[in-house]
Amino acid sequence: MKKKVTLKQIARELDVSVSTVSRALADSKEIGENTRRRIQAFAKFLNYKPNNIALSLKNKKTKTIGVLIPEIVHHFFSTVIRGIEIVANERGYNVIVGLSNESFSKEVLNMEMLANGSIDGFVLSISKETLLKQDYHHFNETISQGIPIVMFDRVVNEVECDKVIVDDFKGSVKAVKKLVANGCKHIGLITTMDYVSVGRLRTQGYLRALEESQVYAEPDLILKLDDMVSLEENLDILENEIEQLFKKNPKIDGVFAVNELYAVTAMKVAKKLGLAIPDDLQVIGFTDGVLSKHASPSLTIVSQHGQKIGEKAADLLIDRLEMEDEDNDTNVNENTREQAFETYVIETEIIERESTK
Amino acid sequence: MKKKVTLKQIARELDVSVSTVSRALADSKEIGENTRRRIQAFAKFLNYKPNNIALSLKNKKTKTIGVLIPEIVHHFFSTVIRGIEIVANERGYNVIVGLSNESFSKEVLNMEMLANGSIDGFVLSISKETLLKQDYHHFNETISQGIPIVMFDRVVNEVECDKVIVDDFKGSVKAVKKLVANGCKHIGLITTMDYVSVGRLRTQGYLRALEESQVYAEPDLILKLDDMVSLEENLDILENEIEQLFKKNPKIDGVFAVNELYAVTAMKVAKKLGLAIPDDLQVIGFTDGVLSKHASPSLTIVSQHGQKIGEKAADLLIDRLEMEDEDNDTNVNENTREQAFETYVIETEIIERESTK
DNA sequence: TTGTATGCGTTATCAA
DNA sequence: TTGATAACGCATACAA
Repeated sequence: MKKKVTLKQIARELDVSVSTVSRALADSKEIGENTRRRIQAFAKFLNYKPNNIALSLKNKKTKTIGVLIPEIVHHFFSTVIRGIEIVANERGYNVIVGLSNESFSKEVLNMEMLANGSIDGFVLSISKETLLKQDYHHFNETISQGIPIVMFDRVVNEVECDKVIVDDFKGSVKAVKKLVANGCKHIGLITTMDYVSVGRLRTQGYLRALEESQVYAEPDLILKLDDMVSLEENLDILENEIEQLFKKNPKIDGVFAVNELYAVTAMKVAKKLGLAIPDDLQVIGFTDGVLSKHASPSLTIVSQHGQKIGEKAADLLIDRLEMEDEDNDTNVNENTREQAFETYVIETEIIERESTK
Repeated sequence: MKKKVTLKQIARELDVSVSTVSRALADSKEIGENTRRRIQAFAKFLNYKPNNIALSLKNKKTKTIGVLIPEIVHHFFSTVIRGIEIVANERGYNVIVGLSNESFSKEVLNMEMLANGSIDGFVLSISKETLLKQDYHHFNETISQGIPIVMFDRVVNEVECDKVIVDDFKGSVKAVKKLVANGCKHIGLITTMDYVSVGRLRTQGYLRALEESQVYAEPDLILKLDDMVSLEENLDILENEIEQLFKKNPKIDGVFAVNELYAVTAMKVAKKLGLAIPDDLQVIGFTDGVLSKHASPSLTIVSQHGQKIGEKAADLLIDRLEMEDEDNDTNVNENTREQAFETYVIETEIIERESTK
């Protein structure tokens, strides 16, 4: 087993000092042409690579960003990670992933664990339990320790940091208006409880679109579902709820669903009830997932561009990290140094498939 | 901005030495009752947490495992990561994720990057390009540097390390025998090119099942697809290929597909051609994904239990890492110390849904 | 019971 | 042009 080679070993074998080796490898021209080349050649021969951990300790930066998400087996989140990874890699950073599993305590634990030197900054999306408790102290503490955070998708006003969101409101308005334009008169909404911000915003978009289209918003057409129904074992409950919605509202001719599962399930139930899609019922879902592409009929969606979200979030974080570096270099005044926080909105886009006319 | 507190600061403020603080916080009973409590109280008050990087440098271990996968926007791989994460977290490890994007050079780069001190060991699945080139030097170099690797799913004999695989062969045999038992006489196979080991093994399983069932294996019933067809923009090519398969073999009454996309697409094409599922055609796919649950009819599958794979892989890796520790402690003889490498097989399971009788 | 010195691998400062 | 030394934050062998 060849142990990892260090500067010290190279120095010993070449009978020079460690600092000489260090400088030679950094191509410092303080070092004589010959020694420099001799050292570089030998280092290359031994396949020397500097130890990241030692560098991190010395530089007080890890070149690693921590990503904290509620769930990884989820098309949207994995797409975001992919975006983060791409940008991080390009810019010389690694990505360390933590899962909160929608739990407040796991989120806190994970943050604390990573905040102790393992990462330079976070990109995260808040867990549902945290949103429900409205306890954001861990975020603010992390920030006040000098570790920047970029939040995406599930964000919150109580924390001051950069944010990347999709245009939930406008996207929903667009979707619902499209249904109206396509001739729908009685448009149902299948959404989540309000504490999930994206659910709330998408609901508001639905209402606004109806208002602006001067279509009366029938309260009966709104189905607010508890999160439980998304669990696989509760699929029949979900189907049942949606079936009730359809049966109570026989005139329903359009559905806007705030996520993929709701949308696809709605299509399934509709077909079971003998409704033809898109002739009797048109459906649009807010999602980016795989189900919509392969459903039959394939689902028209409001695409949230997860990868772009990830890319933008990573860029914002790294920009801030590297800005701090410059500040330290140039000794900028503490007070003028704060850069305003940005909330970046990723535009949604309607991708038309077969579930609309 | 409260800077992170270090032992040194605590020592200074309490007018003791750094080592005293270090020992007091480690609850060493060399330290007097009073000082110990005083230091612990103060540290708690300042919310002291040891710096991971410094610990890593000192202990020469990072408590971090590197996960290298070809693709993250993929149900199987994200499920595996979830399994790894759960076990890693339980056992006090972090997870750092690298994506090869099926590219050889990205795989090599990522490994080198992480191997320079950032991680204690790898859990990985080989990229397609690497499999095609059959160049495994980076794995063997990493191992010979003393960094253990656990491979999962896409593994290779040329590298000696722990492995976790699903029982591709047996699972396929089971699936095809089920089709035979259900009365299928002409069973098609939709598979990948042979260089992807799982595709090859599943193909072998198909052939074996037919042989053992004394059903003649008709070469025309086997459709080997290039990987390109899995790309979204090539969906129509995929459909077309499958349609040809069906048209050339009108007697086909069963299909075994080695992945979810092939299976779901086969059902779609079959329905288009007017075949009733499962009455005219029964379909089984090798997968764990979401499409199969929500397809209509829902797809009967051979489940590969991604999460279990991840859990087992992480356990194997951490076991080996911690075994090395013990060896170092007890100064075991270098030669006796090697522990045999294990190849752990995760049993597959058929989950019956609506696409079979 | 506590403190001093050393080292993990690196770079930067200061001397020579 | 090169080398010795200190420092990053921590743990520990050795002194006191």
